[in-house]
Amino acid sequence: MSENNPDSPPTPHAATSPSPPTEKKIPKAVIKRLSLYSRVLQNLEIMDREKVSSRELAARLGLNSAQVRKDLAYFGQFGVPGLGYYVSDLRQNIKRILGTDRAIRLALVGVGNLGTALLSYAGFARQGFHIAVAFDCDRRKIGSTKGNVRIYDAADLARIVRQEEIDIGILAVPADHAQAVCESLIGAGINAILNFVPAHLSVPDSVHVHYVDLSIEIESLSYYLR
Amino acid sequence: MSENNPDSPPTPHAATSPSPPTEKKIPKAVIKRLSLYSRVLQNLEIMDREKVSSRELAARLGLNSAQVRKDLAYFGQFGVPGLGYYVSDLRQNIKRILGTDRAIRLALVGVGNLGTALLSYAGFARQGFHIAVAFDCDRRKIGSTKGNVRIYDAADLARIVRQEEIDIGILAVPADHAQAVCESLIGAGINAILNFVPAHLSVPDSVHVHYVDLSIEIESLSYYLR
DNA sequence: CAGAAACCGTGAGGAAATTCACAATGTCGT
DNA sequence: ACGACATTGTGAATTTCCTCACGGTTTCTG
Repeated sequence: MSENNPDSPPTPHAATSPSPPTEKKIPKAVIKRLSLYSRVLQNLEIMDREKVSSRELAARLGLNSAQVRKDLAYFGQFGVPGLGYYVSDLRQNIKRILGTDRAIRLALVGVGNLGTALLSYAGFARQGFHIAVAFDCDRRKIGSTKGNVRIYDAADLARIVRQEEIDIGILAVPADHAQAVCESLIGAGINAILNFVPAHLSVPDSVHVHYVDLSIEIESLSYYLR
Repeated sequence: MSENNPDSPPTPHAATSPSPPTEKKIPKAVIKRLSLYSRVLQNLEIMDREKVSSRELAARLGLNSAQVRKDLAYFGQFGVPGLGYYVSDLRQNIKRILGTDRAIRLALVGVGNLGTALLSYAGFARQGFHIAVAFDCDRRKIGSTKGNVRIYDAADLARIVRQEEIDIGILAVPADHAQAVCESLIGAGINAILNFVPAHLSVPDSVHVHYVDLSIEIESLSYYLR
């Protein structure tokens, strides 16, 4: 389980694996920023900029330049002292590191309001992501297409997800179905999930979940209204 | 500026305010979790649970129970040793702390795909948030309503935002308009913004921006596909 | 070609956040 | 009323993340 539960005794099987001695561990925050760098570099490429310094990169993202350099240094030496980074070269390297140098195949589960918006969200295509299939359990939607994406019966999820070689599942179902659908996805071999449902998901350690929770964002902003 | 830019010399005016000596500083992450607690408590209330322990609260969110206790302890003593927390009481306290014990008024700027979805997103209403007005600069949309929300000309933003006593602005415009619209909002007195645009916003320190960036989430998930 | 300038990579230090661990405090059954 | 038990609140330890500061390398300028 990914539950961080030191309150109860450690689960026997996972307890004795102190840490995969696979080199040095890379902070999650670094990975998120790699994505940011990638997009800034994309913009710079469009502007025909050949090179960029860690300082400028940092300024464009509101970060510290040392952090930019350190982040990149986790993965190799991409810069040229006295000059900076070559925009295209760095961007390609980052895409390779992130694994976005090939098309990522997404499956959307839950074609309600939010799901529908995601099907036609231009931002995905621009970054090379592609919602390959969608699922719902509403008879009226099954079989139709929205934004060029076919909607299948959620009952066939496992089969189709395997068949279509889906990489990442997007969860946009009602809250009381979230855990069950999540388990279906995992059962179908998915180990990366983007969850729009305002509910915590219990998943094995091997599965990565990113949460996007709109109400939380509003609610926590509300705190800062003086 | 909120820019964390120690590369260039500190800006004169803001430089000499070391830290508002307003008691102890509360980590941003704590505020986000308060929101999570609030929602779990809402669910527990619906289940007619009278009390709950930090341990259960933690388990329901995949957190450590000490963290739950410490988070709450920032704001007072809400628990009863040996017993736990009273669900309704704690929830009310958290809502008061977050400022969500009154209706929060939102303005949406940019009624495209994503914006439209937000207008009819059920999750907002459920948590007591209300999109009061929307803005766009497309002639065909101005004057119409979507999901019971009237769409105004973005040119009238400042006037209407003040008139409607908007608390928080939601940004869902094309990337190249984001900074300008953001400045309009700030000019209209807004100091909390939820930004769905994949672009960094430069704002004064007094303004809080939360970023929701869907492509980043996908891209960084992609890294973890082994 | 030499000196100045720009900039990267990184060890050391610091800050922030999380977790541990336990004393203090309350409940509950008998 | 008392002892066993559950659970909070919190200082201390730990972990994670960020920033500083500087040596070293390359480019640029005259």
